[in-house]
Amino acid sequence: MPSVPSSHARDIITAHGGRITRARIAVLEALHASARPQSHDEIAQALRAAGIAHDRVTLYRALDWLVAQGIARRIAGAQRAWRFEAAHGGSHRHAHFHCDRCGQVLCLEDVQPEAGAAHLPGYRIDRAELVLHGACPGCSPNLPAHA
Amino acid sequence: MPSVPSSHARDIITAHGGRITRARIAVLEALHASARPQSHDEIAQALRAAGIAHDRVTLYRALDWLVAQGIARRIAGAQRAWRFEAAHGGSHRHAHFHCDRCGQVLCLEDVQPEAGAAHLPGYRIDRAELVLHGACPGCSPNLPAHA
DNA sequence: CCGTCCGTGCTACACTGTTGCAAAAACGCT
DNA sequence: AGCGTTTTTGCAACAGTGTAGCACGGACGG
Repeated sequence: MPSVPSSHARDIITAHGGRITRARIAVLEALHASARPQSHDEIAQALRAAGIAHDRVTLYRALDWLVAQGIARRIAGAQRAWRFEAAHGGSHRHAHFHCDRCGQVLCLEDVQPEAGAAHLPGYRIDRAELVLHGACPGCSPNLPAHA
Repeated sequence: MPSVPSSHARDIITAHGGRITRARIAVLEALHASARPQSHDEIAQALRAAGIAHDRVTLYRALDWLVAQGIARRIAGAQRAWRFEAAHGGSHRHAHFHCDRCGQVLCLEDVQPEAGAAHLPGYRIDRAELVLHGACPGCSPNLPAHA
């Protein structure tokens, strides 16, 4: 039961002057339905589970389009794979948490990276990306000393 | 003129109980000779330029070993490729700057990521990674509006 | 309904990194 | 120095992620 009905997804796509396609609707719903940033592969699995089978490349391109439109955001994830999240409010920047064990990524809505600390002459700083690494509750209990 | 002679590289390797091999010495010198974190490919080019040709895999393994020993540090870079830097002092954490245009990475020695801001019950936070994105002086002047 | 254009799907490719195994190098010992 | 043991190396093959080119199909507008 996604909090965003598919009609809303259509509205968003239309508002950006894009064509309404199954791929974009499905991807956008998948992003909205999840609180955590999703990897490309996770989205593909979600689509398969929903009975919507799309090509890998189509998924990449749908995501690219969503990011280009500012509808979704692309953040660096573990395993040198991108992760994608819906850009709810707009330019609400927040930090992320990476579990080094299960690879899960979590949004830390209340933590904002500080970009003002650095003063680099000649450099232009557009944004700051803060990633906290550690272990999530599911992985924390059964931790060896330092594996 | 590297500030670290090869004899020093040998000392470091020996101190960690490793065998002295051309690959390790060359990689360690390449890391020490550069102020910025180097990608695997850049190190390979440096070795080729120095007349030392090694297999790609050998380079990966030498870097893995250096990281495992704490001699080098592995940081996330652009283009989903790792970058490596010499771990000078030990556990001196610092932020990094990524130029989104030329892909160059720079160490910001005087900027330290703040890990204490987040309070996550059940989560264990090991380290914080702060990456500033923007444009370096070489890319800054000729910037289009928002390309 | 029909033409146009964008999006899709397929194949093939590039790049980054890893695994297995035999040959070679480094080391310790005599 | 010579020898045997252990670690590294080099090679080939593979896995995962992402991209390029091109023909077909669906979406949109008349």
